[in-house]
Amino acid sequence: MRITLKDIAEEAGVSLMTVSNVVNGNRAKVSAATIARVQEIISRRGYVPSAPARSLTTRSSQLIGLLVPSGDDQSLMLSPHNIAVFGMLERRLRDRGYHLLFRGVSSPAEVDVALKSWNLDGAVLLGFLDEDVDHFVPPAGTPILALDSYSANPKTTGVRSDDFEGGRLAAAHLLGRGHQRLLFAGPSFSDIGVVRQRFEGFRQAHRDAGVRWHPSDQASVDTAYQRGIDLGLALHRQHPKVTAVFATADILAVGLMEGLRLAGVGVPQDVSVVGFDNIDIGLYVTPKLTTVAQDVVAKASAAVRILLSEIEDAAVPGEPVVLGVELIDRDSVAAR
Amino acid sequence: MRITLKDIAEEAGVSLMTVSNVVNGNRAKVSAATIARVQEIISRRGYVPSAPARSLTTRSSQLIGLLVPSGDDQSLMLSPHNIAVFGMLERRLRDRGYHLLFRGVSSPAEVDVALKSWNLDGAVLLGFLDEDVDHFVPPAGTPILALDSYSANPKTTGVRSDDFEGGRLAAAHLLGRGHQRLLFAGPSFSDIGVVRQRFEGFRQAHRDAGVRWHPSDQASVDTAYQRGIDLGLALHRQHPKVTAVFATADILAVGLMEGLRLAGVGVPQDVSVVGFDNIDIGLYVTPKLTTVAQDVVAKASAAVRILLSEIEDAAVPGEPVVLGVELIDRDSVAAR
DNA sequence: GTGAAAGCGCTAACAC
DNA sequence: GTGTTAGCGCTTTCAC
Repeated sequence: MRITLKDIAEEAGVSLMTVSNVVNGNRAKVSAATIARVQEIISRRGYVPSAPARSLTTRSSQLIGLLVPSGDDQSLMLSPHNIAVFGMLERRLRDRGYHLLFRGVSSPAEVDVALKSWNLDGAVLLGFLDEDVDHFVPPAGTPILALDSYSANPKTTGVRSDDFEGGRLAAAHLLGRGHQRLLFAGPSFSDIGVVRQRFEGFRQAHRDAGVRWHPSDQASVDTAYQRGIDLGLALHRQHPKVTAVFATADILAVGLMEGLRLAGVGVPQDVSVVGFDNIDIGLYVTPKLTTVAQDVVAKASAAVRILLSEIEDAAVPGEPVVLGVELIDRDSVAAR
Repeated sequence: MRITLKDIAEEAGVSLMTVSNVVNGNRAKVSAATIARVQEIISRRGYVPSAPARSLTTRSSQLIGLLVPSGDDQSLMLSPHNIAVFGMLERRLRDRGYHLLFRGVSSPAEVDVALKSWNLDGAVLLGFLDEDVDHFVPPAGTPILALDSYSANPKTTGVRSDDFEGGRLAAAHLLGRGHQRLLFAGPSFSDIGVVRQRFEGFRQAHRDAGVRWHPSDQASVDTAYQRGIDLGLALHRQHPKVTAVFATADILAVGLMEGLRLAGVGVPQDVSVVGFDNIDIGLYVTPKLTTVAQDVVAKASAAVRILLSEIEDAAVPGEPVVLGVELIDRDSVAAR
């Protein structure tokens, strides 16, 4: 049987409200002696307030939803970078007294249900397509934060890295090392703003350097290790003039390097590679991957800060927050 | 304002209970016509039952806690293997209508609070030391499942891989390839049953093969990439006779290979390496890592099956479930 | 400082 | 088939 406020009140010989005030730190309303006595009983009996009951009366839950897309068969669609962000998010939220409800969603309707049923105080969208975010209609009063989204949905606030600058940095680095034909490898970006922005930055670097980019120097590949291998195997045949590749994700870049190796193409002697994200794996491969780093800690911190200010201070969704990126120069790029 | 049963009942001109029965699929108690009418209103108004309110009356929450240890400064202590397990767990639980409350805990007291406050129907412990699990006293009636634990805590049910067999498999493979001096590399196992079991299996293989194992052929290193590098760098000096290493985790093995490379030691020509877990990264490194595979899907599935049977069928905590392991023969082991 | 009453949204247990 | 009553554990409001 669960221990309730009433149990404590009875044992202490005070009213229910007095105990409630002690629990909630309304010290001004209770005498010091009572506080001490009640607190002793509480800790001795191991009383813990019922969150559902609290949630019912206060209309808030101290619960934040972390929503990630989930395909039908696959388990979850979390990239290594997003996993890192997830860990930091939990940490920060916990510091602020919130709990995290983790939920994979396979249809927009599920999002609505999750949000409403648990009375979530807010939610973070991690890994959704811009289009999905666009169609998102949160229950009024529930702040939603979309990570890495370029959706213009006014109901959500965005937090993302400076993808344009990241793309520019990657290409500028390669161009600066004397490469003239760079391949852009990433998902087709009709529906992914993140990728499109990286591409635009990539183009910008070419313009800045006065180097022409050939539209054929582009490969549409999903962000997956195996797709990288496939591309690496076929690179020389399909793109003989290319001497460097910018992959929009480290995991793709790492697969690419393996594919190139299997094809007998040396990295970085024959082909240079730059990735994006700065995930751990980039450090574990040979050669170590040169990449554009996203700041995981900053991303999670900003997300929590903004979300909680919308929750606690009733701030309204505002301009997206854009985080800086940085080129990490390791061993997968050679001068030409 | 939240839409409630009452709102639906009023609009439909029926009582609250009728709506409740419709929502809960008590079709026998409501006429078909009423069901249809009520259901139409529900979906039109977007009604979603309040989980906290439900939880309050039914004393169950459809919530499962996923508890992971969390150090003070670090974000989370989730190994790559555990991340994979986590993803599968969420998937399986969702299929069964449960939600996952994810929580990092830095002290045993926090566990108790998390369990009680949210009325969790059950919890999964992921990544805790046996000792922590030993001291674990769940609220009566809340089933707890400990993953990868050798704790004898009768309040918890264990699900783990056959670590002994895994250790045996790894050593037998190496011994079978002609190696005579194998190094056991892993955390000091005074407090980690998983590691101790792998070690015992490792010893057994030596006995089976009639090869003597030298107590000096052992390195106490934490399960981390950087520790692997350190070991690889020092291996030849500290253990000159060793020609093969069994690392108790892939991430350690991968770091070790990098350290060996930096030290100019060839893998597998000079030193062979076998890991444990079969995480993705092992496939991304050169040479590809030979390892003992744990079955992530089976682990998550067994965990959910057992936990839910304890919850829904009031089954009692029973014998630990032990999952099979398998040696994946890739490129990091050479014959000698 | 302390307490009594009402109600959050829902379901269990009974009437009708 | 449908409705009524009571109560889950808590906080809010207002009285003492």
